[in-house]
Amino acid sequence: MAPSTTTQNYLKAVYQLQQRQDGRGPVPMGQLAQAIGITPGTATTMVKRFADDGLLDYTPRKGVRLTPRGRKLALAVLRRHRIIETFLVQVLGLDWAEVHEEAEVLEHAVSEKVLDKLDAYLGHPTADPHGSPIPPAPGSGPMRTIEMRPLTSCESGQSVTVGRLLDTLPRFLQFAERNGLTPGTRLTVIDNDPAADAVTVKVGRSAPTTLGSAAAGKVLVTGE
Amino acid sequence: MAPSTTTQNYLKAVYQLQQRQDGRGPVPMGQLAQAIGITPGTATTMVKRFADDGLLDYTPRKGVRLTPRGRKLALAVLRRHRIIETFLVQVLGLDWAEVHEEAEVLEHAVSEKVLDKLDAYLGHPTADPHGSPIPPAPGSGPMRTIEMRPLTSCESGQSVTVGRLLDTLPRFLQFAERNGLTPGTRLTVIDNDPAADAVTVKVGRSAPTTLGSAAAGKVLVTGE
DNA sequence: TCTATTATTTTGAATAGTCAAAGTTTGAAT
DNA sequence: ATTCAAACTTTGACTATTCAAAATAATAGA
Repeated sequence: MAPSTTTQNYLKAVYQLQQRQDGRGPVPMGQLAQAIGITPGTATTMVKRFADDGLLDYTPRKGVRLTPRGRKLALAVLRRHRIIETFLVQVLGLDWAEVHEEAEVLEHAVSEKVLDKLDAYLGHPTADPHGSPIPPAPGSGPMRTIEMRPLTSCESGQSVTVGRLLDTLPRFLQFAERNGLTPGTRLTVIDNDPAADAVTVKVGRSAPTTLGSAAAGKVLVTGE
Repeated sequence: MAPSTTTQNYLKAVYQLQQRQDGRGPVPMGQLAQAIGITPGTATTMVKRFADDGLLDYTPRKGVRLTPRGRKLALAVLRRHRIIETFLVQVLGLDWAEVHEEAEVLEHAVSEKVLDKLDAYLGHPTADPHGSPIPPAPGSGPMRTIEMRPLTSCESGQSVTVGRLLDTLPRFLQFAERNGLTPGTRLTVIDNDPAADAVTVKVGRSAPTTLGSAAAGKVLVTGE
C-alpha cells in the first residue's frame, strides 16, 4: 500500500499546480497531464484510481484537488526533494542549476532514516538552494512561509532581495546565476514598465539586466 | 536501452553467485531465482531476454553466465552500491549493519555525476564498510583484490585480521559487530576443531566467541 | 535400467502504467 | 439558439515484470 513513485509524482504535481492557481478551483486534467508529461487520457485514468484511494477529489470534466491525505503525501515528497537538493549543492557541490533533475529521482529512493540524517547533517534547513521552503517533518508544526512577491510587482527604484526562483529548468537557473539572481542577493529595480513587458534590474555594481515579464514573474523577492 | 533496475539486479545477482561458485560452470536458475526472490519460472523468462540483449549467456537446463557486457554492468552496479554504503556509514553515520538495504535502493537512483562526487568526497575508497572491494571506475585499471581466506581455514593459535564479512543480513552483521568482528580487527584463533564444526576466537581482551562453521565461513581474514 | 525426486521450462494470467485514437462535453462566439 | 473548438473521457492495445501451476528433463539410487 506504500504509494508508488508514480503516485507520488502525481500528487506532487497536483500540489504545485494548486499552489500556482492559488487554491481556487480544482486543477484541470490537461494541466496535470502536461506537468507530468503524460497524455490527458492517462491522467484521467490514473486520477480516478487515486480518487478511489482517497488521495484526490476528482470532479469529472472539472479536475482534481488534494484530499488531506494526498496533501500530506505531496508535502512529504516535496520535503525529500528539497532536502536532497540542498544536500547535493551544499555538501557535494553539484551544479545549482542541475540538481533538480537529480533530486527528482532520489526523492523516491531515500528512506526516512537517511532523510533524517541528511536533514540533521544540513542543520535542518528551511529552504532549498532555489529558495523554496522545505516542508517540516510531520508533526513539527506548520510550514512557515515568507511573504514574497514577483519581481514584476516592484516599482522602479525599489531595492529588494531575491528570495526564490520558481522555475526548475537549468536554462532559466543558469541565466539567473550568471546574472547574480540567486536567493539572498540584493538588487535594485531600475525600471519596470508594463508597456515594455520587461523589468530591468541592477545587482551590485555590474551592468543592468533586463528580464521579460515571464522571466521576471518567476523571480520572487522580499523587502521594501 | 538504459538497463532497468530489474536488469541490473539480475546481473548483480549472477555476478555474485558466479563469484561464490568460483567461476566454474554457469549459475543455475534455481539459485538465481532464490537470490533475487522471484519464482524460477520468472527467472527463466527474464534470463532469456537478457541473453537476447547480449548481457548473459544462457544454456537451457544448465544456467547462465555473464557476457563481458553483462559483467561490466554488474560491476558498475556493485560500485554504486558499495560507494553508497560507505557514504551512509562514514558520512551520515547510519547503522553499519543496516546500510545494505538502503544502498540496494539508492544504487539505482544515483547518477554518474553524484556517484563521482560521493567517491571524491570519500577520498576514493577501495573497500566498503564490510570489507567488500569497490570496483574502480571504468577505465581506472582492474579491481585490485586482497587475498583473503575464511576463518574456517585458520589453525588454532593463528593471529589474523578481519578483512571482510560476506553476509549482508543485519542479524549476522549485528552479531559480528557485537563481537568485534569488523574489518580491521585483529583476532586470535583459540580453537578450530572441524569435528566440533565451530571456530573459537578471541578479540582483544574480551571473552572468546565461538562461531559455527557456517558463520565462520563468512568471515574472511588476512595475515599469517 | 527404471523410477522417484528435483530442477527447469512452459503456459496462461495478472498488475501498473502508458499511448493513440475515437467519442463526449462544455462553453464561447456568432 | 447553433455551432465549433478545446478540453476531457473512453476504449483497446501494448510493455515490463511477475506468479501459479502444469509439463518436461535430468539425476541419483535401487
